[in-house]
Amino acid sequence: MLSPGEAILPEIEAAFERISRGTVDVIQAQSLREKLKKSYIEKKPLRIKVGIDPTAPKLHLGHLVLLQKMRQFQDLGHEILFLIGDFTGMIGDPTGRSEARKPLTRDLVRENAETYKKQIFEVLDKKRTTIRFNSEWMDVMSSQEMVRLASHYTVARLLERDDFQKRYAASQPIAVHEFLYPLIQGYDSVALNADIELGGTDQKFNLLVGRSLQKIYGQAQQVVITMPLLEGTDGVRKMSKSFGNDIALEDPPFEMFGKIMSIRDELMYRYYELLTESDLSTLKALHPMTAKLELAFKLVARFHGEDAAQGARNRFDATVGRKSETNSILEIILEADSLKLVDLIYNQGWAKSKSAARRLIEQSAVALNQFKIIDPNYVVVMPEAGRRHEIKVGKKNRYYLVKKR
RNA sequence: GGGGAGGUACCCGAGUGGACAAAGGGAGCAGACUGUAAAUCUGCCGCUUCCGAGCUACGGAGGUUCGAAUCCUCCCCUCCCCA
Repeated sequence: MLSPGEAILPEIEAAFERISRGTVDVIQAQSLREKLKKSYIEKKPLRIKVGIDPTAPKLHLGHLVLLQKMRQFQDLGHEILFLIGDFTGMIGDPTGRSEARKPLTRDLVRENAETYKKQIFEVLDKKRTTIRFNSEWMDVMSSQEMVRLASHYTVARLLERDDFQKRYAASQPIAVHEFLYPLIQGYDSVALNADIELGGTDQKFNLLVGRSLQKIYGQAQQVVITMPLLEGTDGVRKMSKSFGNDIALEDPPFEMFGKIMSIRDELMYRYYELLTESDLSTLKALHPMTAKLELAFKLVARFHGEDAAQGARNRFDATVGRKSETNSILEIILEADSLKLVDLIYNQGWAKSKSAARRLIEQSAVALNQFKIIDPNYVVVMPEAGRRHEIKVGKKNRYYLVKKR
């Protein structure tokens, strides 16, 4: 006869497997199993801490990696503590490449928090999410306590942190307050009495500080789970708005669809692994293009609904695909009788300067009614009533031009 | 307090008086090709332009010079070493 513990083992193992998908570190794996088991037996949800800094309120697919994992925890019945680092945000996060970060005001932080809420609940379950701010406990911490906190860690250990190490070796500045950052973030785990902390691999050090501090403050140590940093559309650097390689959750359908279609094939499987729960081996059997179209559809549908995803798909085919379905091309209505092609391209925002527009023309990127125009001085004469021009500029812009009546 | 090294375009990074709107790489854009806006190859990649040219730009402000990213002065910022 099985003991109660053994009977639930397969379920625990299934949960463990699901949580492990895509992770880089699970420290300690055994401890995670035990926490899952204990939670199951006692019917007490685990407290999952996820810290986020309040500077970049526009979430993108890189953030979705974490959100997705949080959602999995919630589906398994656990509670997410969504910690907005408003106090630490006012210090400025040292992990960022540029140390110079403008301090955020309280109002701005609250405002950003609202923006977050709107976006995260597209993925997270409201009932199992608690939003917290670390100013709750940091604002009231005395200097004495702060110093005591600092005494629990040594400079040598702080210098173990990868980016501190690199910067130190490369003779780059490290400000003293940056050393405080990991300590405070670690202390957040103590304040929240977290069972598990989830973060990107760049946060690993900070998350481990949390573990150490919990031990010092006499708490059970949290399990640290790190997720990879998702590469952006360039496939090279991590996804970040400042690199311009991001796909925002709030990107309009067509844009999101197109951006996903532009990623490298290998990267697509990574997106699948980290952003969906689809089975990877069946995907690899598909034609890459089919798989990518499915991914794009899936993600757009998730944030905009299936209809919007279908619309984006149609427009993608019309713009890029060969078998163009002309009915999904948008019309642009203009008042002028004629205008310079360069001005048209610039005014419509297809090129960010007239020089760029001119270059596009010279590089034969522009076609009017299927004919390439390579004369940069070309003047477009608008069509008469009931007719329209088809204009294509580069790969991404294809429209009909109609004269306003 | 003293000595030394630096700050170059979206990023990294060459350039030390003219051929520099500034090598090279990455990112971005376009064309060809294709299996998609993948991959690969090629081209473009500050702004304006009546296509002659003009304007803006190598941390900031001045100066030397026919001519400065390059030389000088002051200032700001960073790093290292010594005290």
